Amino acid sequence: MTIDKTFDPGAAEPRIAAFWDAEQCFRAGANARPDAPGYCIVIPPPNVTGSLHMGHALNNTLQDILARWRRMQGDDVLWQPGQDHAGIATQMVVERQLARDGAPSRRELGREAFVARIWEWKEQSGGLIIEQLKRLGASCDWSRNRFTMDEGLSRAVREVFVSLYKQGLIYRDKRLVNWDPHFETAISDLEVEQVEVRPSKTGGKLWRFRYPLADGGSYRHPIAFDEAGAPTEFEERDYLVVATTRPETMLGDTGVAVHPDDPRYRDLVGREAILPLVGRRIRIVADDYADPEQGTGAVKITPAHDFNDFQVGKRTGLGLINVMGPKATMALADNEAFLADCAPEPEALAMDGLDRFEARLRVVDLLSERGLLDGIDDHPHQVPHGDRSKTPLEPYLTDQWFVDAKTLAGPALEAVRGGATVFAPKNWEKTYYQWLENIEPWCVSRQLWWGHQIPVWYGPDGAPFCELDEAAALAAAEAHYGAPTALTRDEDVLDTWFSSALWPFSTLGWPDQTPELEKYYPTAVLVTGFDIIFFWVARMMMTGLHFMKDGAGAPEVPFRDVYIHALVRDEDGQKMSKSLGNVMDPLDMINVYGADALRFTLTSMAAMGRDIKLSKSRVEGYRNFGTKLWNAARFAEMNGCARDPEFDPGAVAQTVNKWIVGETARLRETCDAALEGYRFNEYAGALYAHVWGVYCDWYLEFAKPLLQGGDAAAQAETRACAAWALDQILALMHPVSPFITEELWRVTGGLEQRGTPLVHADWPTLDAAAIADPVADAEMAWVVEMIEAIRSVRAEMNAPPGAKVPLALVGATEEAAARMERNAALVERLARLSDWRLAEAAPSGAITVTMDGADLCLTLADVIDVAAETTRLEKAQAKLAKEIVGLEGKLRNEGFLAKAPEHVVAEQRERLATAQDEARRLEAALERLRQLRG
RNA sequence: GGGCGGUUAGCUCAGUUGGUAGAGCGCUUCGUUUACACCGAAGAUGUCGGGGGUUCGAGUCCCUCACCGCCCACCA
Repeated sequence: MTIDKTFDPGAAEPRIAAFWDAEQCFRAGANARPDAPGYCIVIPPPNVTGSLHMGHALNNTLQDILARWRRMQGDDVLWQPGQDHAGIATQMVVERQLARDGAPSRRELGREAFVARIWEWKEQSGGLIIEQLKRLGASCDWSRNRFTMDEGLSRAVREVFVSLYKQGLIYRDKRLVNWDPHFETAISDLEVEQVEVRPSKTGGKLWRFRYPLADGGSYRHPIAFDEAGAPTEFEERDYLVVATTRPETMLGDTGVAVHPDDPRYRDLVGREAILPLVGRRIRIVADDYADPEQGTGAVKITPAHDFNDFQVGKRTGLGLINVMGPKATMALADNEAFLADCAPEPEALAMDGLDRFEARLRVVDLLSERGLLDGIDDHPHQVPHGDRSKTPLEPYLTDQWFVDAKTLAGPALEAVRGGATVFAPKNWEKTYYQWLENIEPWCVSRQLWWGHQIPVWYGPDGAPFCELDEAAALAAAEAHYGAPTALTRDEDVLDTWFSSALWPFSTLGWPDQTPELEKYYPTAVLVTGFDIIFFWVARMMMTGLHFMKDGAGAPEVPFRDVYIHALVRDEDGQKMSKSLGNVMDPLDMINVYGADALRFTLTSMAAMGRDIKLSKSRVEGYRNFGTKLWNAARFAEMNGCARDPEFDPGAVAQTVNKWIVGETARLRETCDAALEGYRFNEYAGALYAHVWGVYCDWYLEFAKPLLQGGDAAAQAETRACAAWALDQILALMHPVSPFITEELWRVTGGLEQRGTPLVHADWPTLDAAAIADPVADAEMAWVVEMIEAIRSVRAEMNAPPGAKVPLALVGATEEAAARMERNAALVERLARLSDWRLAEAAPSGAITVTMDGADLCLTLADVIDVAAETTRLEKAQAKLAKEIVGLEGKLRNEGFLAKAPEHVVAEQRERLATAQDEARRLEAALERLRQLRG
């Protein structure tokens, strides 16, 4: 006995992982057939700061299944691993670490030293996730691991930036951007998160202010209306009421807008109001943006601090006055724009340097003191927050770099519309279209230090020189200025997603024309969650199509398929997050149940639309499944079922063996079809049903008499067949459960004998149509049905489980008799029969179970319990009668007969005939009971 | 406001050309038959969210309503 009593994943899995690693089993091209097609998957690069979470576990399990499956099929598989430098996240981690250690802060260190510090951190801690992925079993080609900031990828980033710049697809512009005051950087639209703000002291309210009209003017404001909505009463006002959720921005107001058709304010358009506290004269303008239904219908316009106001200002010629600094504190004292043409009150000027939320309260207080606070209403509303900082964002006027996403989006849309890239499930294509069709310029500059510094240098007059390196920039400057000129480099770095967008080709060596690019681009499939379709998938499509060309020079997509999987949540459907404390650590699961169990669980749940609610009991169930397989292998070994290299599944003689060969072939087809269609749950489900429900529950049980019996030929065949069927299972299951299958492969065969580890074994290619035997299949289905019927009635009639009972087959057809004859040994064993015989009539005292081809008459006790047996038969009869009524109704229906496909009608007829026959025999059995009683 | 998804057994969810409702876990009863108690056998539980329609036939297609969720854009 070489198989241990139990499989200990905690010990075995790391050992096997180390074996694969040492043998370099995952190297690109390993196990590839000669001239094999390339099959490439690029990993969604986890953050270097990251550690494996459930989302990674799911994502990488699915990729690993595809990689292992294709590798076993002989494709030249490259699963390209790597990590992302994760600009903000990483900078945050190291800054926090500095603070914790009491070390000099980022600013104290200075840029160079700080970046050096991050690299140091990366070398020490950045490899964690790789080890965790290996623990999960990920079969990445680790020898090709890449990092978004390594030399080659940085070069690709510069190349892309410079060429997009030179094509006019990257440009610098001064405009309002989403500004994160915590990190003091611009962020892209995608990094904005809307957060509901409930009424509190500082927010979630609508404050109404009175802005006095300039030059002592006044107007008639309607205060009562008739049924038709026409004003009936007016009051004379020397002020205009505006409403705002952000009082502090009023300091930067440059106008008030009303709707051109709003009768209330028609007379005010073109006049001026005096901005309280500041004393600035501001124009009252007409603009469609003002919604008469919202607030008071008159809206204060702060072009420098609101995206809509910015547009209104542009349309109506109102100026911009920025009243805040990068930390979102008020910037008033030396603010020329703010101070121009007005005389702010000292209390207003005193707000200089105040945090925006303190300033908000202060403005309200001051206006209230001056009698200009018209009222306050609760007003819960959405406020944009930074997705990383969780801080309310400021629309902020700065110079930033933008990618002309609109232009790049065209080919990206076309590629999916035309089917060059296909989403699975298909419905995500709509999401993709919707976003790309409405895409805005992508703000790619970040005011951070950790990342790819923008390859732009400025001359003394601010002229930009965008080149691949400083030398080229200097040369360009010299040409431009006519003399050598000193340049200063743009301080900003690029959005992390800029380098991620190049991942499918930068990792393959681009901009060099490498053999890898030739072999593996376009990649086969991208596997990812729907949350980064915009962040990542769409952008890879844009850059891939722009920079990569096929042999004919046509744009080439980065991947042929995009498989979008669900998000993993906790048992209650909550998103797992550290702050909620509901994080289920995949490594904990792996340590307790094994990586295979976790992988199998995630795979079997991969179909779920958008969420996977993971629970421990599920993982435990699939761990048990692994144990089941393990024990089956032990059983096989105990019974001398050793692999026979000469075994030919097409040449078996025993019916059970013919049957399991067919079942195995069908399993193989189901697995392939499921994987081809990315129906991972179906793949896992098929394996589970086959291993447990077919191989263990029935085949091994059927095999027992043959394995122990006297027929040497049958015994030898069954031994070889059982071992063969197990090998097929190991191979088919390896992609999802690589560890236990590799281990069983080793202990049941020995690597020397098998010649290759399972990871490189050939994927089964059995053709069910050619090899399955319908006669054997029908016979074994009949045997199963009979055994189940007998077991069921034994339990129902409370026959002692251990007791062996005699069976009489009454009225058996020739076929039924022959089937029973052939399978008597295993039926007797599994149904616990003492003996069996064919009979003309039911033995007295026997109970009757009807089945296709015969009545099964069992003598369960010395004396039959007539009442109980009558009840049982009547119940069966009632059920059958109901079925017959339904079938007869259907077959009487002209429409059904005329329009239903022939095979369906035939099936119904046959079902009816069977039911009627069974009903007759049930009636006969009942009649016998009546005579017995009577 | 625009888009997408969900509503099936106590719980979590499968169910791909429309043709007699499934799995895991849980539950009930029984069980040391020489792989497995991380097991085996038997069993219970569903008006497939409501309503309407198409069809010989609808969990599956169409319309509609209700509730839940997500994404995008916004409401001073």
